[in-house]
Amino acid sequence: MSRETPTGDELLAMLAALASPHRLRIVAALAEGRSYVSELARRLRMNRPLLYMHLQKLEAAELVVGTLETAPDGSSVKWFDLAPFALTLTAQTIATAVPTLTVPGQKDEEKQ
Amino acid sequence: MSRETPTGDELLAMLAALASPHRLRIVAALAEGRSYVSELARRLRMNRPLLYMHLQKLEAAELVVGTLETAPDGSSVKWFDLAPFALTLTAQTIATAVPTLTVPGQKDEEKQ
DNA sequence: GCCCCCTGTCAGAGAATACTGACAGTCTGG
DNA sequence: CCAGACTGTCAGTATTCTCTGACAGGGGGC
Repeated sequence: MSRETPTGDELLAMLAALASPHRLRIVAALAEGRSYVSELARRLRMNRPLLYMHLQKLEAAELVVGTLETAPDGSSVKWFDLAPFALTLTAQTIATAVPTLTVPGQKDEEKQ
Repeated sequence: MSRETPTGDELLAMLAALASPHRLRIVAALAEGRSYVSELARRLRMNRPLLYMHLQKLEAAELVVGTLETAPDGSSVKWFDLAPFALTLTAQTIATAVPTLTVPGQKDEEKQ
């Protein structure tokens, strides 16, 4: 997954996922070790469904990985780990990624 | 300006500024050379006031620099250049920046 | 049975953003 | 004077995102 050049859409997804104080805080919290939804919600003092939503966005951008683990006793907990990521943001990397951005209303007739 | 560790707020501002397909495209366009609002609007085929707004966000995040130049003949054009920037995004850099995030309703009593 | 911990999902309110057309103003050149 | 370049700003709408409380469910232990 450590491709040298992310596609425009991947880049955008990562940026959008990180462009939120809550989600930055979540990443920072997970940098100290894995955690699960309810525990994190208590630690960061935020509404659990809200945290849940943010975690899903981070997961969609592949910045965190969630694993629902069912313990031998049957109780299940969803652990979240940070995904290893390293993104270098420069005019260069952006210029490289942009051409691969998919535009919503774009087919092929675009400039015709 | 190439501080090793941006503050949480700066980091967030840059991320928020880049987390938009339009603004990524703008950065990519400016990577090929300076331009001015009207010309860029034609090139990127977007509404000028809209582009104007996006440019302001990029400028606020210090990713582009705008200079209103009044030519010797009196006509003025606002040129936009890319600001040199290099941002490395890892769990580490984020974890370092997060503690300096300012929270809207935060004074000092926070955890008391 | 009851209480506690966990996950997952929803509808709806509220707030923030994106986007548009239109207008005001300045300067040039025919 | 008029047409053509610009820049800058606005009000209003459309759309998207954030956030909340509430609910349904699973399981453990007393």
